[in-house]
Amino acid sequence: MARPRSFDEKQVLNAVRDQFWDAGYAATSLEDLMRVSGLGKGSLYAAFGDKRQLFLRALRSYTDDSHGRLREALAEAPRALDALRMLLEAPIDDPTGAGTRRGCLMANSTCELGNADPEVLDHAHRTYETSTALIGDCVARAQREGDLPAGVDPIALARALLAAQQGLVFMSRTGLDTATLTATARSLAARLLPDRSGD
Amino acid sequence: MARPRSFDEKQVLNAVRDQFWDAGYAATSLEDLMRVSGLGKGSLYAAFGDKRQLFLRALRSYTDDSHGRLREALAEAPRALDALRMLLEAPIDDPTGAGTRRGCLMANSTCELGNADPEVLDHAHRTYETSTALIGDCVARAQREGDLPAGVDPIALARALLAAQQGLVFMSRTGLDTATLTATARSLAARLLPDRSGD
DNA sequence: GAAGTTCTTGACTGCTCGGTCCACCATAAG
DNA sequence: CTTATGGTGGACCGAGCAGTCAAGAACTTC
Repeated sequence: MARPRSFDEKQVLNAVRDQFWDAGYAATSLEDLMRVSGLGKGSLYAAFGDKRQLFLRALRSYTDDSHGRLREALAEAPRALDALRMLLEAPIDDPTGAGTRRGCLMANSTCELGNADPEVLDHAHRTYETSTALIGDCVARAQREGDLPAGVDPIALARALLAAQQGLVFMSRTGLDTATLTATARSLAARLLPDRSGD
Repeated sequence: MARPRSFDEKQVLNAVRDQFWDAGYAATSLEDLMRVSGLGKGSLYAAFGDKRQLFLRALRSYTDDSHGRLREALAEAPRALDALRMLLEAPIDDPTGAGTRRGCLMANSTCELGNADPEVLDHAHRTYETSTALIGDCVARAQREGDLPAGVDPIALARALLAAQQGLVFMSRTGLDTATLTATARSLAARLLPDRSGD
């Protein structure tokens, strides 16, 4: 009965997400968003509301995707302990470092807006709680598989792993070379996931 | 022969630093800077140049102070291992969490401007190299004191500790409660600084 | 093909921003 | 007291910003 949208919502959200990711919230202008999305101002406003709402949509889309990929990676790993190791080492894998050089969008957004925007802070809090739960499940599985000592609290270890991972991704942002970064990731993995009793 | 300055440069830098710390670079307007410093526009420009230069001055002042305090803390500790533990646990000590809730100015700035401003990125890189060296010295001292196994590379361990600390401070920004945060810090400290052979 | 509805485009509007400039003022030297 | 010097504060400017709006285009339905 009416003209259909000429763009794909998810595609626009991805483009917008990349722009915010590269430049941050404040440093991204509506002109940037129009350029990367290929849409006019009016279309953006009609479809997503104002800049902040568009940002929040892109951010939620990002965290949903991230958790989806995390869930997948943890589930598909033949052995849970390997998945936990990957958690620390995988972000660094890219030899150019381009992947982690821009960090994690959720972390960047928390840094830039956490003090000013309660909604962003709240989203960050819930996102990391979910991540902790996912990792905690994987720790528990590794314990059942005999790869981690049973005495450890899965959630506590998950929090330590998550903090270590965030620290690593951040160090990558400072321009640390990938070789050093990889070594640090391995070193942290070895210390946080010590005994592989089975094998 | 002329009118002397009516303000203390260090005091202004501290006020400006706090403002950038709370709000970030982009979200801080010159009006904010005038308000917190008590100076007029002309005075700020005459004394420090434009907004970006003022920011860089405040940032350098911050990292200098931080390294000074770190150096002091590491040197004054009766035992080097205690200083390393403090490195992870001290940032969380404040029961209100207000201290770490705003994170580390250097880390925030790297997140916000690292992609866009090479000078900030370069400063971040050198700052963290210095931190690594300071912590590495302390690790070596702990080894000499017999509190850490001699086989470990001090710089490698220093990097792992620094990454863990940055991760903890970041987790604090997401609104994680201090009790959980403290537990995570202790857990990381226990795993990264394992054996206290002496004592 | 006609009608109705939604999408699209880009000109337009205040507004706030960083930065400049100049008139004024406080001070120190002679 | 006079004069020269440099600090001070606010008026001012152009640019760039987020957000609005109305006219026209595209599509579906009847």
